[in-house]
Amino acid sequence: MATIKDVAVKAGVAISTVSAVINRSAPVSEDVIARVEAAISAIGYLPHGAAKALRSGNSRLIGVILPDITNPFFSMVARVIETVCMKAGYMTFVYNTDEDPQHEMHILRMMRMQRVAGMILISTRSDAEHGRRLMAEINVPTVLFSSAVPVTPYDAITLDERKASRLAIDYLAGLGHRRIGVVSGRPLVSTHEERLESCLEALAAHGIPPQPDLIVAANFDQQQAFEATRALLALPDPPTAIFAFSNLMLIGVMRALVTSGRSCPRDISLVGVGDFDWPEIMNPQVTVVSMPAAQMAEFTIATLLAEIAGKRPPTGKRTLFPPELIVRASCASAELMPSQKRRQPARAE
Amino acid sequence: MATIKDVAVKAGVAISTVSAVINRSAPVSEDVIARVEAAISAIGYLPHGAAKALRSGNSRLIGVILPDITNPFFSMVARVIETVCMKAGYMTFVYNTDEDPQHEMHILRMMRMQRVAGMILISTRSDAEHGRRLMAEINVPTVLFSSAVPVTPYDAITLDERKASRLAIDYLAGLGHRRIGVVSGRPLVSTHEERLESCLEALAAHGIPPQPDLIVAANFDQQQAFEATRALLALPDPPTAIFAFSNLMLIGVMRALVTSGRSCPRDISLVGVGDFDWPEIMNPQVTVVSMPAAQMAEFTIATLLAEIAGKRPPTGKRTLFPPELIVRASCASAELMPSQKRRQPARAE
DNA sequence: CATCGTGGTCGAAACGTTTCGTGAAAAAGT
DNA sequence: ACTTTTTCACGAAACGTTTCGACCACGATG
Repeated sequence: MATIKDVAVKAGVAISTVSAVINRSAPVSEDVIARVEAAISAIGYLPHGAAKALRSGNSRLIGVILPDITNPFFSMVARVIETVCMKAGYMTFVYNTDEDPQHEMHILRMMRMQRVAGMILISTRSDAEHGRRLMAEINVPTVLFSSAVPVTPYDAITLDERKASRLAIDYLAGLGHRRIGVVSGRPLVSTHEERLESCLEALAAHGIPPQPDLIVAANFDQQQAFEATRALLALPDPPTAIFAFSNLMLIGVMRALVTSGRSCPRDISLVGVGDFDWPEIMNPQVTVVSMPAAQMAEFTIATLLAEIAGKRPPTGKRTLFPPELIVRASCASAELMPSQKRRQPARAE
Repeated sequence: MATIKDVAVKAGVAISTVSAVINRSAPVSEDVIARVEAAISAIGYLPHGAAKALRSGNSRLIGVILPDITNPFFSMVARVIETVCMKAGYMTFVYNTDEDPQHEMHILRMMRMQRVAGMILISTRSDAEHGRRLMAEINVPTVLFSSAVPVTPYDAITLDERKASRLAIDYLAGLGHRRIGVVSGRPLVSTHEERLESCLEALAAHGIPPQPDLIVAANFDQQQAFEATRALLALPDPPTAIFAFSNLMLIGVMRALVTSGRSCPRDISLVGVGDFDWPEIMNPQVTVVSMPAAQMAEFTIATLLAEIAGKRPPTGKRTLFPPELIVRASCASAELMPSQKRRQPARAE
C-alpha cells in the first residue's frame, strides 16, 4: 500500500507538506497543492486510519451499543446515527447486546480498545450496581438513549415513559375495560420500571386496583410475550384488553391471540408502544403509543457530537420526548364484547 | 490512558515482555506472567487498537456493506456475521448503501482507510463497468453475498435465483393463473436479472407468452412496489396473481391491495421471495419462496475468514443455496376467483 | 536601513504497539 | 567438566501518521 511518503517523493515535497494539504491544516501554495493532489490520485494513496488515530489521538470512531439491530426500532435509530455521523466525518461501530449485561461489558471493552471518541448506549440495565460498573468501564463522552441509568454523569434521551403508560391506560379504561393485562419488560430497566409504575397509577386513577395476576414480565422478548399471553388467556377470568410495553412484545401477544383462536378486537383489545412501519398489512391494524424515534435519534447523536467537540459539557440531564396515541383497529369498547361467560377458558394444554 | 509502558514499569519488566504475555506470542515464566497480569488489572490497562493495527499490519476489522439494515433480512444477516466475527476476534463495520453505487464507493474508501482485513459485499449493481470500478477500489479479501458481480475474482454466495422464480411461477401457473404480474427489482442487479429471466422461461414452459405490461421494476423498494402495483391493478385487464421479487416489495404490493380494496386471495393471489419472521400476524399470511438466510450468512463469513487466514485462496466461484416454497394463505385457484368481468377496473385517480 | 512579521516549506520527534536479534542463564547432552 | 541447546527476558527499530519548532525569503513597518 502506498504511504504518505510515497506521495511526498512523487510530488517532490516533504511528508509534512503532504499532510498539510490533505488536512488543510497549514497554508500551502496553490502550485504545491496541485502537485500533491496529482501525486495522490496517481498512486492511489489512501491515508492509514490507524496511523492517523494513533498519532492524532483521535479515532473519529463512534460506538453504538443497542439490544438488537433486528428490532426495526433500533435498526432505524442506527441508520439515523450512521448518516449523521458520516456527515460529521465519524465512522460508527454498531453492536448488539441482547440486553446481556456481561456481553455489554465485553463490547464496551472492545470499543474502548478502538479508542472510540464517543458512545451511544441504548437500553441497558439501569440499576445502581450496573451503573457503577458501567462508569468504571466508560471514560469517554457517552449519551444514553431510551434508558436512564441512575448516578451517571451522562445525558439521557428517552420517551416520556409515564405519559406513554397514561395514554394507553386512559384509552383502554375509557373504553370500559377493567381487566387490563400488562405485558411488561424486564425489571431493572428504566423503561420498564417507569412504564409499570405509571401504569399502576393510571389504573388507580380509574379506580382499578392492582391486579398482580394480570401483570407479566416478558423481558422485552417476543417469544416470552407470546408465552405470557397464552398464560394470561388461560386464566379463569382473562383480561379484556392487553397493553404491551414494546413493539416486539406486541407481536408476541398477537401471535398468542391467533394461536388461541382469539379475534382482536372482538374478543380482546390491544395497545402497544412503538409503532410499525406498515401497519396496514397487519391483522388487526394495531393501536399504539408511538414515539418520535427519528427525532430522538437525531437529538441523541447531535448531543454526543457536541459533547465530543467540547462545545457542550455533559449535563447529566435527561431529555424527554412526547409519545402519541395512534388509534387504529385493535380496540373495542368493553361493553360491546361478547360476554366473558360465553367464552370457554382456552383449551387445556 | 495507561499504556503498555506503564504496565511494564509497574510489573518491573520490559515492554516486550508485557507484549509477550498479552499475546502469548513468546514463552514467559509463570512468575512474570502473574506479575504482569496483576499490573494490567491494577492500572486498568487496555491495549490501543490503532497502535496494534499500525504496527502489526492487522486491523482485525471486517467491513459489511449492505443495502439497508432496516430490511429484516439484512439485519438478520448482519447479526450472524457480527456474532461469528466476534468469536473469531474480529470487529465489524456495518454500512448501508441504499443501493447507491456512488455512496457504495465512498463507503468502500472509508473501509479501506480503516484497513479492514476483509469485506462482505451485499447486493450491489453487477454490471461489468461497476465491477471494474469496484475491483479498482477493492484490494482486500472479499466475498459477495446475495449478488454476483461478473468478472471479479471474488467468491459469491447467492440463492439459486432461477429455481426461486421457477418455484413461484410453477405454483401460480399450477393454480391456473395465466395473467401473472411480476414486481421485479432493479436492472443490472444480478438477483433481478436472473430471477426475471427464469420467470419468463418458467412462464413460457407453461405456455404463457411474455406480457410486458404485467412486468414492472420497483428497484427492490417498498414504496415503488406499492405504486407499481396500483398501476397494475388499474390495468383494463389486471393480473390475477402477483409475484414480488423481495420481502419489502411484497409489503408494498400488499399495501396497494389494501388501499385499492382488493382482498387477497379472493381477488388476487400473491407470492413473494424472502420470508417474514412472524407471518401469523400478517393479513393475509403470505406464501413465499424462502431462503436459508442464516446458513448462507454463516457460509459467507466462514468463507471470508478462511480466506483472510490464508487457508483457502479465493476461487471466484459461486455457491448457490436452494430456495423453498412455503405455502400459506395468499394464493387461490384461478378458477375459484370471482369472474374478472364482475370486477370494475380500479376507480380512476 | 534594520526589523518585524508572515506565508511557505522542511526535518524530526512522538503516538503505542509488535517483532526481531541479542544474550544471559538454565538445562541437557557428551 | 565442557559444549550445545533451550528458555526467558531485554532493547531498539519500525509501522504511517501529525505536529511543532526552525528556517528562509520577502514584503511591510518603523
